[in-house]
Order: sequence, then structure tokens, then C-alpha cells
Amino acid sequence: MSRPDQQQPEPKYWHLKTVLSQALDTEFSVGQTLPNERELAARFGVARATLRQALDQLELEGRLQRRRGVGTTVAPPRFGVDVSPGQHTWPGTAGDPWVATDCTVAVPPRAVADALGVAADRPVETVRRTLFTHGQPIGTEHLFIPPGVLPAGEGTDNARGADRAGAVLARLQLLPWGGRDRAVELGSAGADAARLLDRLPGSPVLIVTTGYASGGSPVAVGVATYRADTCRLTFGDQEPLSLTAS
Amino acid sequence: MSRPDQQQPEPKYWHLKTVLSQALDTEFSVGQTLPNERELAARFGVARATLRQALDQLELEGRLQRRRGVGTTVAPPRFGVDVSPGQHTWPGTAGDPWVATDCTVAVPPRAVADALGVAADRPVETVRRTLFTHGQPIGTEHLFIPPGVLPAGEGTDNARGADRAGAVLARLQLLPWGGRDRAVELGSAGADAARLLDRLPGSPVLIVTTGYASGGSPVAVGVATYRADTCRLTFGDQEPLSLTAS
DNA sequence: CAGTGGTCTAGACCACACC
DNA sequence: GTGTGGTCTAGACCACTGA
Repeated sequence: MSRPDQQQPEPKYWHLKTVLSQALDTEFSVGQTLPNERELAARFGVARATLRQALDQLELEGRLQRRRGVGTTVAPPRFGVDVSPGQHTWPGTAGDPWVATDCTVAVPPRAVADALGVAADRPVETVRRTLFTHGQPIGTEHLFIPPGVLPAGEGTDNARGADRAGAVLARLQLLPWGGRDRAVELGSAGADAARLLDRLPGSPVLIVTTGYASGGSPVAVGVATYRADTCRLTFGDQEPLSLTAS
Repeated sequence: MSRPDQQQPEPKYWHLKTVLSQALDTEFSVGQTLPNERELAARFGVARATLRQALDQLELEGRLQRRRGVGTTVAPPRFGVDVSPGQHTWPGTAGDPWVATDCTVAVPPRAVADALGVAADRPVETVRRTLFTHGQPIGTEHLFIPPGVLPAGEGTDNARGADRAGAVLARLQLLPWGGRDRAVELGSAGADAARLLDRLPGSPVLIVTTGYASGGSPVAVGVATYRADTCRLTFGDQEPLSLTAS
């Protein structure tokens, strides 16, 4: 390396990533722990920051999993999480794998208030739900429901926590189904979502926004946050293939 | 702020991001150019690397747009790109906004070969398509089609480039529709996709994998790459709401 | 406790866009 | 050219995990 002669348009971290990626394919198996960052950097003759740039990308692609105080391991293939608009049902009906853990009355983010067509400072029912797969928290969701749209029902007035969440969802389910639409985009985990998903704040997440309608007008909005490193969101048309591409 | 007394478990870049985010909301408008990184870092009293960590996250969230040699600007809201399994049609039929630019015969990635049920070293028709919105390249796709599944058709034998792509898609469209399924995940742009999307290699992208079936077996696989910074993928159930949450 | 990944610094040079 | 963001270095210290 005493020859910094010809310029390479290829950044070091990019080359590193390629080399590491091949090594992961051939010399490591799922769950195995890599050498620590200082040793890897030394082995490749780069600064730790440069090595970390390569690891960052591999983590983004779901090939690695890093945990502070523990180490870097080879990640298993991503979970497929079904988010298809398949069954036309309200959240919380039988078979819904999400677990509602809490419900409060709070002012939603402005974008949600706009989508619901309510004033920006209007408190709404806010149900928090979490999705577990293989024992791991995979996604967390806030469901926002203006009290005004809910038909009468029992158990909401004094209930707290999971009980209130169940009661609110039960009342929501009394409404006639009016369709929903969804959007997926990239985001970064807020402090609360990061804690629930066992990630650091700022970790990349997939944000799925769902709008529910009834009688032609919006009645609920869900904002779900999935770990982008471990999740693949699937939405089948019917069920033609079992696609397991990476 | 002259009181740096109590320790904050909150990283500097996280706090910076919050401050910048608020500033973007209140003091800047879409398209406006921010001060350069060195000046921002000096203004906030942090190293440039730290400032960049905050900017990285804001860019990930689609709030900023950075271009080497130019500067950092406030990003417009993300485009909504429809990827719903709505119309049951083959790629390339009338009304399909994708532009097919090239077609070669090449060995696909192993995951694609597996999904198609062909040998890992088997060359397949590989159509490259690009999606433009507002004059900007938003996504790029590789469609993989084993020649064996295609019914007879004209114009494929000697055609090259866009002509061959058109001919291959025309033959594909002769097959009876058998459904499709899709998956979305996070990835990083390869060198080729990065060039087409006017991004740097390694930029975060949303990867949409589509499997097409006919007669109960897989006949084509599409791997589409969308700019994660500027795109929001939408898949409506019907068309109930116009959701514009961020 | 020792070992890990996460944060931060203060520089340097490079690749690129624009004039 | 000048000015921008992108890459890279060689350190330092912090926060966390687990023995």
C-alpha cells in the first residue's frame, strides 16, 4: 500500500462490503459471531469507521445483526410479514395476530389528523398494538380513532390499558366495512418504537400507514412500524407462488 | 444553552436531528438550500461527522436531499407510487407506465432462479424497465422470464434492446393470467441501479419483488428498485381515502 | 470486570458541479 | 478555479452485555 498511485473510483467501504458479503456466503453460517470491529478493521487495513460503513450497509440489507455489548452475528433470512389488503376486516377481529396492549386518548400527529379530517388539536382514541413473530417483537402500531365515529358500546368509559383497547376495537368493528388503503415508506425508529422493537433510536424501519373507511369517510388510521432489518412485507394477490427471494 | 450541566443519555446527533427537523418545518421551504455542512457543524459546535449523522437520518426520512458538488436542499413530500395488485395484467400492457429499455439473455440471481424453478446457471430473458414520474427516474426493474415458458411469437430472434424487450413482453402477455404476489423490503442500491436512479451506490432503496404465475406455476419474476428517499409505495384496497400522511 | 458496539473529534483528501 | 458533499484516518471515550 505504499503505492497510492492509480486512483480507484471504488470506495474502500464498497469493496469491503463486497468482500465481506462473499465471506458471509461461504465461510459463515446463520447466527455465527464475526470477529469484533477492531480486529476486522485491522485485518483489512482500514480505520474502524470505514469498516463500520461497510457493516452498516450489510446490516441495512439484513445480512448482519449487531448488538452493543454482544457482537455482530450473521442474520437469518428476513421474516415475511403479511400486510396484504386480503381479508376485508377491521383490526382486532378474530385471527388478527396483533396484540393490543394499551389505549389512551391523545392528540395524534398532524398528518394523521389531516387524514382523519379532524382538527389538529383534537384528541383521539390511540390504541397501541404489537406484532410478535417467533417470540420477537416485529412491529408496533398506533391506531388512531376519533371517538365521534364510534358507535355506542360498553366498557370504554372507565377502562384502562388493554381492556380499553379491546373495548374500543370492539366498537370499531360494529361499523360497516368501507375499505382501506395502505402505503409503505422508509423511516427511522423513534425513541418509543426503538425500545419496543429492541433497536437503537434511529434504526431504519418500514412504516406502513393504513387508512380505514366506513360509509365513504375515514374512520381510523394505523401507523405501523416494522424492523426494516428483519422484515419483508408481503402482500399477495391471491397465493400463487411462495417467493423467497432475498 | 450555556448550561451543558446534566449528562444527557441522548446522543448529540439525535438532539441535532430534532433541532434541525424543527428548523426545517419553521424556517425553510421546499427546495431551499441549507448552509453547507462545515458551517452547520461550526454553528452547532460539533464535528462535521456528527452533523452528518443527523443529516443522514433526515435524508433517510425523506426530509432532505443531498447532492455532491451542489448542496443540501429541503426535499418535497414523497411521491406516492402505486404498486397495488389491482389490475390483473401482465407487465407491459397498455397503460403500464414502465418503459422497457433493454433486454438481454443472462443468468439471474440465485434467489430468482429458485423462485422460477430453473437451474441456477440457466440464462433467462432479462428485461430492464424504468419508471419515470415528474420527469424523474423513480424506480428500475429487472424482469426475469425463462424462455421455455413463453409461447411462440415474432420478433424475438434477432431483436435487440427495446425492440427485443417489447417482443418478449408481447409473448408473455399471451399467457393466461395466473396471479402474482409481492414483497417489499429494504435494500441498498447496486452500482447499476444507483446510476439509473441518480443516486450514489449504497443508497437505501425499497426493493419490490413480484412473482407472476400462469397455469399454477411461476413464469416471471420482477425485481424493482425504488428510491427510498423520494418514494412512498401505495397499494390501495379499493380507493377509499386519499391518505397523505408522512 | 473485560469486551463489545455506539458516539465523537479534528483533521485530511477526493469526486463532482458550476462558473 | 471555488465550493460542495463523500470518503477516510487514528485516535478517544461512552453505554451496554455478560461472565
